[in-house]
Amino acid sequence: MENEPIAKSYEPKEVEQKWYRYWEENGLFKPAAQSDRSPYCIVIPPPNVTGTLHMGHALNNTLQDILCRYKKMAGDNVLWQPGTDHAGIATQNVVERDLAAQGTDRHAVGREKFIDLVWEWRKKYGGLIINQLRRLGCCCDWSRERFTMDEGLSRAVKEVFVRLHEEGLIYRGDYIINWCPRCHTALADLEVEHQDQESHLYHIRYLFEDGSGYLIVATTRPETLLGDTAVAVNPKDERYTHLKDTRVLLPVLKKPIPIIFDRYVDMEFGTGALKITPAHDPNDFEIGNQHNLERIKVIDDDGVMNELAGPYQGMDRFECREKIIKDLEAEGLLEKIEPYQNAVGHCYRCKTMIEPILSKQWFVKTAPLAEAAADAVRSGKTRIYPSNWEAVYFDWMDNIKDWCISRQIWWGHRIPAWYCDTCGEITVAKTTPSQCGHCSGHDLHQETDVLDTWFSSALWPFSTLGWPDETPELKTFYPTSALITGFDILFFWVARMMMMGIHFMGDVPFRDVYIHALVRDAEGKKMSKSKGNVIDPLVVMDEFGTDAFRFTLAALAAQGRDIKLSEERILGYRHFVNKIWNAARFAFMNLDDEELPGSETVSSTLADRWILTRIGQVSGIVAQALEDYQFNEAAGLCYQFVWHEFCDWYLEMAKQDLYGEDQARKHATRRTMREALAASLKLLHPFMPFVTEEIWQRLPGADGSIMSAHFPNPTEFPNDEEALRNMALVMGIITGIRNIRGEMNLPPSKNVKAVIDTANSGDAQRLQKNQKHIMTLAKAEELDIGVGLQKPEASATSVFEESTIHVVLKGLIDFEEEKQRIRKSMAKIEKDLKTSEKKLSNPDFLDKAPDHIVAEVREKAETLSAKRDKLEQTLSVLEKIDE
RNA sequence: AGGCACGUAGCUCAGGGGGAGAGCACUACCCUGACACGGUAGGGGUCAAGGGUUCAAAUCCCUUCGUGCCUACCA
Repeated sequence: MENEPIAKSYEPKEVEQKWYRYWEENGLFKPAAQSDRSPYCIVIPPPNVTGTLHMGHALNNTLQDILCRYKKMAGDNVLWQPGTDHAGIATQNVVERDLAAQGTDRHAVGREKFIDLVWEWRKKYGGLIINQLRRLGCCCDWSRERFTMDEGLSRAVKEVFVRLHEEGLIYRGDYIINWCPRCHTALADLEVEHQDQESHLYHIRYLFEDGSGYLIVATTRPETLLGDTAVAVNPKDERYTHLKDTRVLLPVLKKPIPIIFDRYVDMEFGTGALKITPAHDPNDFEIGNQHNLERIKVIDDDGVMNELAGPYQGMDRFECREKIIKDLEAEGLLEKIEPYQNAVGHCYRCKTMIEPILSKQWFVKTAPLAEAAADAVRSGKTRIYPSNWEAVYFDWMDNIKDWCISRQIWWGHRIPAWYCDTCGEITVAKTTPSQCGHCSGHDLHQETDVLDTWFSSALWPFSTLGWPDETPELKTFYPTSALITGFDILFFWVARMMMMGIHFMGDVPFRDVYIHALVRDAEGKKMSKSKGNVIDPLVVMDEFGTDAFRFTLAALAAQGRDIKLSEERILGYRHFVNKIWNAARFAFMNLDDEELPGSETVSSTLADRWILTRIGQVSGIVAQALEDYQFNEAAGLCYQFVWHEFCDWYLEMAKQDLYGEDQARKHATRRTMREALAASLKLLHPFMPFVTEEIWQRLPGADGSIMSAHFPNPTEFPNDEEALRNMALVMGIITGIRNIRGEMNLPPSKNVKAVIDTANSGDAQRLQKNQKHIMTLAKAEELDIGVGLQKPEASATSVFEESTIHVVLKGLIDFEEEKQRIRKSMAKIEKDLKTSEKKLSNPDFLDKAPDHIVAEVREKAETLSAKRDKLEQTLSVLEKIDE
């Protein structure tokens, strides 16, 4: 053999870097500019620039890479569009932390300088996650990498903002929003995480103004009473009807406030009396509007009580709560305190408790956009897989509320709106206006707020392709083919892309949405830094190799179920990578460069015809599974085929021909082996890009990268039903002999003599043709095959279909043990036979079950009873010997 | 409070109306000239419980129990 021997086990480290560079340098990740192949496009869910690769990314991007590589091999013109998003709050937080460490803050630095610092930071660290995606093997077209703060994407943002504003779908106004006192910004409803917590329900007495007594109000937030402007009761509540037109005195501040009647109040809850704080509670805000109540803000942007909080001014909101309870108690106004459990909102970025605060913000009117987005899924223009997520999507779309898009931070797209100091009106424009659009005044200043990061992410599927310009990419690849993402951003991102895509492009942003599972630890817990149960994908790749890691993720990615990842599992698939490596190693030891496919025609062996037929079948199923996003099915089938069919059976049989003297057959076997190996590599390539490329490049006659090879297609392989049947027979006989060997504890070193008594001469011939294979694989030194052969003395018996297998065990056999073995086997058969016979004796079954089922059961019963009879005969022979 | 999943071998999970499956772990025998990260064979399950539909239920329906997750402004 000319080939240098390759290493005994696969070493991923050098290999991975080498081939990634090769692919990138050879432009294999780029789509063709002009192509008549069908376009296939995935836009990456842009990771945060602040991020580092975690398990969620690893799974998400592995699945995308599998699809892109598969589609590329299947002949599509593939674009995987990569990039990152600017993660407004998160990134600002990171840079602010740096400043704090230097003893300064962004206000001291100033807005412009601060933004420069953020850009600097992003230049330095922003590429981290991108390189980690490379490490994972992702075939993104990096020449097209985008960033949501890029000039082009910023232009798209402005265009969208201005147009939505013109259409009346963006407005500005005073509403209760979620305020994070630590991040100092408004948040969208979605960005608030509700956590159940143990708290208290305080029952507080509000004295009647006329001194005639009091009414009790229950609240979880006593500190907000300072901003109360009414107490509301249900108009149907008879306990309170007499209180019409009376007023109560606000505790502490002793300010009179009205009692109002509103159906919103639940009579069953607490005392049926609800304090109304329009400036600090969304429901109270609504009620306040209906009753024209004053809105009194008592908490400032830092979560500290302000000047309207009277004696509590300057106290933190939690401190104030303690103090006010003490004061109420001292005044005899505290009726009681009950333990109570409620859900309180926290900032999704910093986990600080959210303060609902009245504030002037910018909003997107979502209802009209949402309707179209929901319809697109209802009509099947976009399909969501697995489909049970559709209900979740509809539920959200149907109950959507307006989206607060302004953020009081500096890092982000500054809202393109200018205020006129002369007339106070707002001018919205794509470029800085020279004069006010209303009074033509020149004293304009721009809005200081920036837009929510998700506002720019919502445009991702078309902004990355060049919109608002009409680029060729946009024309070719929009709508994109598939979006692969986790359910955690179904609302944040997917829903908003749907709304914006349909509105601005007139078509959905993607045909398919595939929602994958969450990666959890081996106990099924969510991985989190604070729990300390994170598995770092980079460490895993170092330890087990990227291919093993990717294959594990794919094999575990069953639809609708979370992935519990453990290192043992990954180790198992590393063994698989090694198995492939060694199969290739074996092949290379038996191949040389001169043998190119199709160079000669020789009648092929059963094993050859069988393996090629199986490849055809398997590749069809794998392709279909990938089309259906059944990653686990595809991976599982590849695993079982390569290991248990190609390696366990084909290569073992091939050895006899490769080591034999028949040159023609040797040659034919080499050719088939090469072809089967090449096809296996191609099947595996989407899952395991590195090891397959490494082997491919050493494969005699392989041309170029495996990335450009075409995925095996069933039509290119024989569909030889006869080979499948015959192979099943040969395998069954071999397994039967091995079975006896195993159960009788015969070491492989002991050769045996076997007799196969077949039911017909056809089977006998088929087996005789493969006699050498059977002898070698079953370790039999003598093998008689024929019809009506007698059971030899001192032999063990088993039955495969219509053939009876006797293994001569002269001097080795323990009759008692053999009888046990046969009885056990018969018991199993009896059990199966009983269920079959029961069915067949049921007239309803014969009457109502489909014909092919009845025929199947009948045939099975016959086979089973024949099998039982043969074993029974054997048993009686053994029992005679015993006597 | 609503909604959605899920309870199948010791573990992790496929399957989804017609004979209970895989991987890992386990047991026995083997370093056979690709691979001990390997080979061959084997043990192991009332498919959570109860009821219903059906000729036929692990699979469809209902109830119960258990476990997750998501949504929500009941103070």
